Amino acid sequence: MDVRTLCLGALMGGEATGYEIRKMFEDGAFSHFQIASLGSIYPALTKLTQDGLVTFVEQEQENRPDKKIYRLTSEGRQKFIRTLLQVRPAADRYRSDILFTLTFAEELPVEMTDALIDEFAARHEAMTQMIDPHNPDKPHSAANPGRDEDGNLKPGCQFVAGLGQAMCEASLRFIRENKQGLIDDLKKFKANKP
Amino acid sequence: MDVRTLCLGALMGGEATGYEIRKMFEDGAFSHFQIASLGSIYPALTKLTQDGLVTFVEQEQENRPDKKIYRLTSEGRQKFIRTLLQVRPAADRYRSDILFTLTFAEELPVEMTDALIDEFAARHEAMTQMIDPHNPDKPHSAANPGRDEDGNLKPGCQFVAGLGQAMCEASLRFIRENKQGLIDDLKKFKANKP
DNA sequence: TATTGACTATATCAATTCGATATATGACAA
DNA sequence: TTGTCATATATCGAATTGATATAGTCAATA
Repeated sequence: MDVRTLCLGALMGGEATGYEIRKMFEDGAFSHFQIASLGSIYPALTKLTQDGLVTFVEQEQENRPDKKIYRLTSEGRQKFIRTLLQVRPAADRYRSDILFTLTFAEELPVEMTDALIDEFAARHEAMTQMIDPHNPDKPHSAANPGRDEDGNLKPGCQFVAGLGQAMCEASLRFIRENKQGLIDDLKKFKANKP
Repeated sequence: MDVRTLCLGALMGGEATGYEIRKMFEDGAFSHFQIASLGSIYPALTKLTQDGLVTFVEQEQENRPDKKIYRLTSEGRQKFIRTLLQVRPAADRYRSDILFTLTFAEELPVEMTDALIDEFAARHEAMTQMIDPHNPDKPHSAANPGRDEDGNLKPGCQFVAGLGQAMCEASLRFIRENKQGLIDDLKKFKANKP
């Protein structure tokens, strides 16, 4: 799924700027299962505008650069839905430098392994907070769409959020239950092989 | 973490061809938390050879193209460990077209949502099989390193495999417990909004 | 029996995407 | 005062993907 399609999806929740779309993938609604950087979002929006799938209005701001507020056209909306129906979704891919590094724990100081696991846990802790739709910290902003007129989370979004939380919680639980065992094993390993 | 570093890591488990390295990321030991394609692996190995971090011997094969069997040099090994110690691991990133699509479940036929969830489950089911170090199906090949001389899985690898399995199992459990609820919600939603 | 697809194996390349940087301004903290 | 963070758009080199080419074996299937 290319960035153009992701941008169309981001605009399904209403109008947004390029900067806000990036936030959806960085901090917001889509952040735990999709990625897109500014360097790909801006060119994608330009292309989508040329193709008539989105339009924008320029809004002046006091002492700030102008905003371009993008909105789906009806063709854009149709195109997006058609893409979802037609395109075979690519395989999921998870990428973790921390887990890759931990694979070589025997070669590293035990303190580093300890710190890496703590960092992994901290990041996943933060992610559960971010995913949680009931989190009051989370501003009801353009970066968090997926709600209907009454402010209720749509069923699809709720399911995906729940799934994300379940996975985060499982990894945190696994760490609670297995971290110390690994550290002990590594210490034994290092004692045997100086 | 760039592909060159990933290739060095892949060769920490012993010698391998470019094709076998790809398998480690596609099917094998690293497949559930790192990605690298052939189009990046071959150039990376060429560069690493130029820099003296790996060497290779060419092996003729009957009725097949020659193999290039790569092996870490001692500089390569040192460089890899030093990189692990120095480089700040990038943030984890998970990318799932299926979950992105499910976010828009209201716009899709209920049967499609149903099928997407089943596909997600099937893929994660397959992944738990693949991760499982005790899986007897898994050939004890170059694509599955991470074992010591006695064939025991190294503690770091075991921890990472366990974590991967815990996450897969959690997502499968969530689907078992919540799929029907989502389908029912969607049917209600569609009945109200024709 | 022919052909289709899958597996082993290396290699290249266009298209896509990332990550860093530039520009501009305000706010807030050290 | 200096630094850094947030808003906002934009560009660009470098890295990476994904498709394709080449070439032979093997198994299944129509």
